[in-house]
Amino acid sequence: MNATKQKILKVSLELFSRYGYSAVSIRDICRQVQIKESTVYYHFKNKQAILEELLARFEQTAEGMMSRLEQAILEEQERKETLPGTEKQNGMYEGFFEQYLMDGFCNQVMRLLSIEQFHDKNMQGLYDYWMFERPLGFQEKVFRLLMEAGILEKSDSAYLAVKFYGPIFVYAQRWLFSGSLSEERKNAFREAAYGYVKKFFREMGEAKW
Amino acid sequence: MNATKQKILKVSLELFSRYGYSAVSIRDICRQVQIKESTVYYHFKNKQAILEELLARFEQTAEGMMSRLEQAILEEQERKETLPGTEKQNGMYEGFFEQYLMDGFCNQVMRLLSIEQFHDKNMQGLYDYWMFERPLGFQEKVFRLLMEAGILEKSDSAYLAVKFYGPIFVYAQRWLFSGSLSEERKNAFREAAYGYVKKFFREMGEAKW
Amino acid sequence: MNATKQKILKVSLELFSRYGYSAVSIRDICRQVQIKESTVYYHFKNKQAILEELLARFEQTAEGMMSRLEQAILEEQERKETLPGTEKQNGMYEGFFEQYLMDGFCNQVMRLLSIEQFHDKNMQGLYDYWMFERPLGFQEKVFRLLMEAGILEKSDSAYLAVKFYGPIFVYAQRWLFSGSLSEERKNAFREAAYGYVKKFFREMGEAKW
Amino acid sequence: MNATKQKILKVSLELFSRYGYSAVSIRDICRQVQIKESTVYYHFKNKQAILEELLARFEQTAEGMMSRLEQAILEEQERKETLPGTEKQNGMYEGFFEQYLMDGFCNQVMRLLSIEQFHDKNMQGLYDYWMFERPLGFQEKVFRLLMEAGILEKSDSAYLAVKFYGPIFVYAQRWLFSGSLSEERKNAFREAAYGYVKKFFREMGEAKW
DNA sequence: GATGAATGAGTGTTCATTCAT
DNA sequence: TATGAATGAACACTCATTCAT
Repeated sequence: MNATKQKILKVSLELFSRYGYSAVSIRDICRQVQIKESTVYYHFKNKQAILEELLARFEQTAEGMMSRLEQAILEEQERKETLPGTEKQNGMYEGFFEQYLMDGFCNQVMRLLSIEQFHDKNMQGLYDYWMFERPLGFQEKVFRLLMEAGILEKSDSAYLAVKFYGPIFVYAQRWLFSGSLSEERKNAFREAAYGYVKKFFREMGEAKW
Repeated sequence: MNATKQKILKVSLELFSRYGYSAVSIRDICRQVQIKESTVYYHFKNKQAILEELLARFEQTAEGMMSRLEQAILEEQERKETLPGTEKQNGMYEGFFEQYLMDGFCNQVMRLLSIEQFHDKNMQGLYDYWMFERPLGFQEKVFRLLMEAGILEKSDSAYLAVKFYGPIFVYAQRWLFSGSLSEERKNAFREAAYGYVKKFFREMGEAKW
Repeated sequence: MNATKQKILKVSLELFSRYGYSAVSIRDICRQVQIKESTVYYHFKNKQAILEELLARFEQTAEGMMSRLEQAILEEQERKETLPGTEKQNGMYEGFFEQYLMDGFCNQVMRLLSIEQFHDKNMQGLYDYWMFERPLGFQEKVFRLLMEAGILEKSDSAYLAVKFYGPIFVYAQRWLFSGSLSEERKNAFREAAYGYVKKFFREMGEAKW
Repeated sequence: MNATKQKILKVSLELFSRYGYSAVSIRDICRQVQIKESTVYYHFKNKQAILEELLARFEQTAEGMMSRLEQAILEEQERKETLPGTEKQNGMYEGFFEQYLMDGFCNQVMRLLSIEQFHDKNMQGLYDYWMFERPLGFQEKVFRLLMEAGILEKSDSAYLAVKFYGPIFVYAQRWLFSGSLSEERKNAFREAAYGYVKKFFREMGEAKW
C-alpha cells in the first residue's frame, strides 16, 4: 500500500497513543510525516478516518493473535493431557505477551483506547473487550477445560482466571502501559511477568499433586 | 473558599477526567459553571493553574487517606497479633476502597492521571506512585511484618503483595476506571472486590494452618 | 446596539449582495470592518447567523413599509372616492420606491435574495413573496376595490395589476437591481418609472371617462 | 466534440446556474461527471475557461435565436402589411419563448448571468444586453415600423415596447428564473404569458380600429 | 467579583491547480 | 485521455488569554 498513507497511520498512532486523539493536530502529524496538511486529505476523508482505520487494523490484528493463542494452547493441552506449566506452554504465553502487549502497534492502540475510553462509548467497548473480557474469558475457558478433564480441582474458573490474570495485568499496566515503551521497561515486565507465570503454574501443580 | 472558584475546580475535574486536559476548553468549563470565560482568570492565573490546584488537593487527600489506612491496619495487626482476614480488617480495606477508589474526587483525578501520564513526566510519576508504588509498597509492608511476626510463612512479600493487589486492580480498572462511574458499576466492583478480599485471606489462613 | 456588530452587518450585506453569501469570506468582511476574524465570533455564532440577522431585519423593515403603503393608499382612495392618479397618490408610490427599492438596505437584501434564491428554498420563498406575491397582491387589491366602488370598469384585477407592475419591475430590475446602485442609475429609474406611473394612471382615466 | 468535455460543460452550467460560479468547486463538478479533478485540466486550462466557453456558446446561440425571430417577425409583417396579433405571429413569440427563455441551456446561462452580474462588469453587460437591451430594442423596432407603416397610431415606441415586455418579463422572472425550472413552472409561464400576448395584441387592435 | 470586547495563534478542512505517469 | 499524488493558499471556526470597566 501507499507509503505516505502508511506513514501517516504510523505517525498518527504514535501521537494519538501519547497525547490522545483530540490533542493531536493534523499539523502535528504532518510535521513528522514531512508532508503538507492538504496531503492528508488526499489519503483520508478526515481526521476521524485515520483513527477508524487504525482501530479496524487493530481489531483484525488482535483477533488474529488472540484466536491463534487460544487454538494453540487448547490444542496443546488436549493433545498431551498434561498439566499446564510446561516449558512449551509458558513459551506460548510469552510469545503472546511479546506480540500483543509489547508489540509497538498493539501496545499503542491499547494506550489510545485507555485514553479515549473515558468519553467514547465505542472506545469503551473495545477497551473492555480487549483488556478484560477477551483475555479473562479465554483464561477461564482454559481452566474450565482442565477442570472438566480432571487435571484441575473443580472450583470457580472465573475466579481462578482473575487470580492468574491480575498480577500480569498489574505488571503490564505498570511497565508496558505507562510512560513510554522502552526496552528497559519491557525487560522489567518480562522479568516480573514471565517469572510470575512460571511460579503460578508451579504452585498450581504443587497444590494438586 | 469562594463558591465560584470551587465550582470551577469541580467542573474542570469532571471534564478533564473524561476528555483529558487539553481536550477541555475554558469555554466548556464556563458553559457548565455558568460564568463568562474572563471570570476564570479572576480566580486562576491560567488553565494550567486549575490543573495544578486539582493535583495539589489530590495529593493532600490521597496522602491523608493512605497514611490513615496504613496506620490503622498496622496498629490493628500489632495490637491483636492475629492473622489478617478479620471482619474489622476487611472493613478497613472496604472503607479505603470506598473513599479512595470510589470517591468522586479521587477517582476523577486518577482517571485524569491515567490519561495524561502517557506524555507528561510529572503525571507519570504521580500515576505510578498512587496506582502502583504506594499501594503495593504498603501491602508488601503489611505482609513483611506478618512474616517477621511469624504469622505468615516467610516468602517473597513483594510477590505476595502483587498477588493480592492484582485482582483488586483488575476489578478497579474494569469497574471503577472505565466508562463513567455509576452506582451499578460501583456495585459490580464491590461484589467482585470485597468477595475477593475475603476469599484471599481465608485461603491464606487455610494454607498456613 | 454595539457599533462593531452593526458594522459587521453593514459590510456583510454590502458584500453578500454583490458576490453572494458563499463567495464572501469572513476575512473579506473583517478586512473592511477593520477587525480580526475572531472578533466576528464574539458577536455572531457563525457566518450563517449574520445572514439570518440580516434577513430578519429585512422582513421587519419590508413588512413595515409595505403595510404602511397599503394602508395609506387604501385610506386615501376610500376618503376621496376619486380615481387614482392624483398628485398625492403618485407621491406615495414614489415615496415607496425610494424607501423600498432604492433604499440601500432593502435594495441590497433583495439583490442577495435574487442571488441565493436559485438554490435555497427559504430564500426562494422570500424572493417570490417580496418581489412578486406581495406587490402584485397589493396592487390587485387596490384595483379590485376601485372596481367594486364603480370607479374602474370591472375586469380582471390580477391582469391589470401585472400590466401596471410589469414595466415598473423591468425598470427596477434594469436600473436598481443590476450592476451597482449609483445615483445615476437611480435617476434613470426615477425618470422611467415615475413617468410611467403618471402615464399609466392618466391613460386609465382617459379610458374610462 | 469530446463527450467528457461536453459533460463537464453541461454539469458545470447546471451547478453554476444554481449556486453561482465561485460556490461551485471543481470537486463538485467532477463528482457529477464521474471523473477525477485532474482530468478537468486536460480539457480546460482552468475553471475560468469552463465559464468562458459556456458564455461564448451562449452568445452564439442567443444571437442566432434572436436574429432569426427578428427576421421572421419583420418579414411576416412586411409581407402581409397587417396588424400584429395573427395566429402565426403569436406562434412565433411562443416559439421564441420556448427556445430562448425555457430552453435548458439558455435559461441556465441567464440564471448564471443574473447571479454574477452584480459584481462582474462583463457579466453585467451580457445580462443587460440579453435581458433588456436586445429584447426591448427589437420590440421597439417592430412597433416603430408598424407606426411608420401607419398600422399603429404614432406614439412612443420605446414606451410601448416596455408596456408589452413588462408583464412577460414579470412572468418569466417569476416562473422561469426562480427556484428550479420544472414542467409545472413552465406551464404556469405558458398560461400567463401566452394568454397575455394574445390579449395585448387584441386590445391593441381594439384601441385602433 | 465579574464581564464585554477583542485578539493572535491555531484548528480541521476545502480550494484550484500541477505534474509525472 | 485520464489519474494518483501532492501542494500553497484560503476557508470557517475555536483557543487561551488580556484588559478596561
